[in-house]
Order: sequence, then structure tokens, then C-alpha cells
Amino acid sequence: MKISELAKKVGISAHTLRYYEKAGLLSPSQRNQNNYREYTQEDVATTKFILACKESGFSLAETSALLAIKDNKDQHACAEAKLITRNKIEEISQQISQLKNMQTTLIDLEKYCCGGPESAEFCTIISTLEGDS
Amino acid sequence: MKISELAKKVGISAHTLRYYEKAGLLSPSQRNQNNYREYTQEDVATTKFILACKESGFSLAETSALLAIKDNKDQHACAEAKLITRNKIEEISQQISQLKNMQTTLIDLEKYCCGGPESAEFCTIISTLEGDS
DNA sequence: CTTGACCTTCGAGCATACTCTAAGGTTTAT
DNA sequence: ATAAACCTTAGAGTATGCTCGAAGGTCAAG
Repeated sequence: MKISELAKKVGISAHTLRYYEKAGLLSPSQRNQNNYREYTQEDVATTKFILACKESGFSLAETSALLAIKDNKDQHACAEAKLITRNKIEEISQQISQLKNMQTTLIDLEKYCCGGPESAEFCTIISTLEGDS
Repeated sequence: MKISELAKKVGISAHTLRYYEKAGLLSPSQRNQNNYREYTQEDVATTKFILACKESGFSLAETSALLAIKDNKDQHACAEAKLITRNKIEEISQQISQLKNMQTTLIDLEKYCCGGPESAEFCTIISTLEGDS
């Protein structure tokens, strides 16, 4: 199939597919005589794999590493896939805690503010940010 | 004080201070006769305000809006500050849920994988990403 | 034979928040 | 007098993952 057919089938743009190709994630098995990309069912599967990785939070670089394992399973150990996954879990945990800290700070900021049409002269949000503790 | 003294005092680089100036967040009250930036105590306070906003997760654009309130309290209502804060809380909540979803997916991926030196032929991480459900 | 809908490549643009460099001027210490 | 350590500006580079546009080739229908 041609690029826009694949694009439609997996729900992303042809531009993005070409971008993935440039990033080394997905190359169509061949080109036709007009130099148009020709994709196979295997390419569809690979594209879906990429999108599943994205869903799970993997970067394109990590996805690339996972693809290398997928495409050459007998040359790779389970340990590799597990390590990539563990590292990602750790990274996301850290992001979550950072966001939770911000959330706590923000909720503290917000809860004492009257939020009314009054002048912000005594606004607790502003004065807290100013460092009046 | 000059730029690097302020930088040292608040713990960021002079480059960043100039960047904040270009972004409209912080302008030194004056320049000396050599066109060097001269900062006052008020500028120190403003810089700390900016960093407090950053700590809380506000973008530079949001920080800019909060600064406008701070610098002109009687022209602004509490409601404005509260709205900005609420929107940020909402935004961060969404980021947290998205990350938590990823985290759940990743933990599911990881927990069944043996993680051993065996070939990845039957790796549950890879096969799950391949869509074998 | 022309119109519209495809396809190609290369390269720029977006968003965010810096970070750094280059080229040049000033100040301070020895 | 000169070297180190400041300061200035403008603009480029970094990271990520797209997103879009320009210029040109191909193809199918009427």
C-alpha cells in the first residue's frame, strides 16, 4: 500500500510516517517504479508497534531500541527489554512526584484566595509567591 | 548591583536573567553610564517571585501574568490570580493522570517479563507491544 | 489535455526554556 | 601597559516530536 493508505489505516499523517522513517524507526520494504513507498502488512504491524510504544510513554529513541529487539529477537535477551521498561517506569515516577509537589503547592496557594472581584492588594496567591510566609 | 551579583544571589545564571528580560519578565530599574544593568533590591524580589512561580510549575507566560498582577495590585482582582492558579492545577492534574496511565501500562508490561538472559523470542514486553493480547 | 489528487525530497517552523558563542567595550589589579 | 574579569548585543544551538510548505514528478478521470 502507499503512504497515505498506511497513514489512514493507523491514524497518523503521512508526514509523520516519513518523519519516523528519517528517525530510523520504519522503512517501507520497497519502492515502486515511481519511487513511491510501498508498505506491507509487516510495515503496518511495525507502525502499530511504534504507536503502542508511544502510548506507553516511550520516546522515539527508546522505541527504536525496542524495535531492534522485536526485529531480532534471538539476538536479544529479555533483560534488555525489561531494563528499558524499568528505566522508563523510574523516569515517569520521578515526573509524577515532581508534578505532585507542584500540585500540592498550587492547591495551598489556591485554597486561601478569596477569588473575588476585590483588588489583589491582599491576594494570598500573590503574597505567597512574593515570599511573605 | 550588577547582573552577575544578582545571578549569584538568586542562584541562576546571568544569561538566564537576560533571557527573562527579553521575555519581558524582569527589567533592571536602570543602566549605569557604561550601559551595564543596575539592579535594586526590588529587582531581587521580582527575581525571587519569578523563581517561586517556576517552582510552582507556572510557565514564563503565566509568570508574566502573575507579575503584572503583583506589580499593579489595585488594577487587578483576586479572581485573576485564582483563575490562573486553577487552570494550572487542572493542567497538572491532566498531566498526572496521563503519566499514571502510562505507569500502569508499563508496570503491566514489566511484571510478566522474566528479565533473564534468555532470548527475547517469548518476551512478554515485546509481544504485548506487538499487540498479541 | 487539463484538473485534481496523489507522490517525492529538502528544509524551515513551532513550542519551551534556556545555554552558549562571537565580537567588542570596560574595569580592576599588578 | 596589560591581563583577567567583568559587561554589552545579536543570534545560533539544544532537545523532542512533529508539522508544514515549496518545488517538482506521476497518475487517473473526463
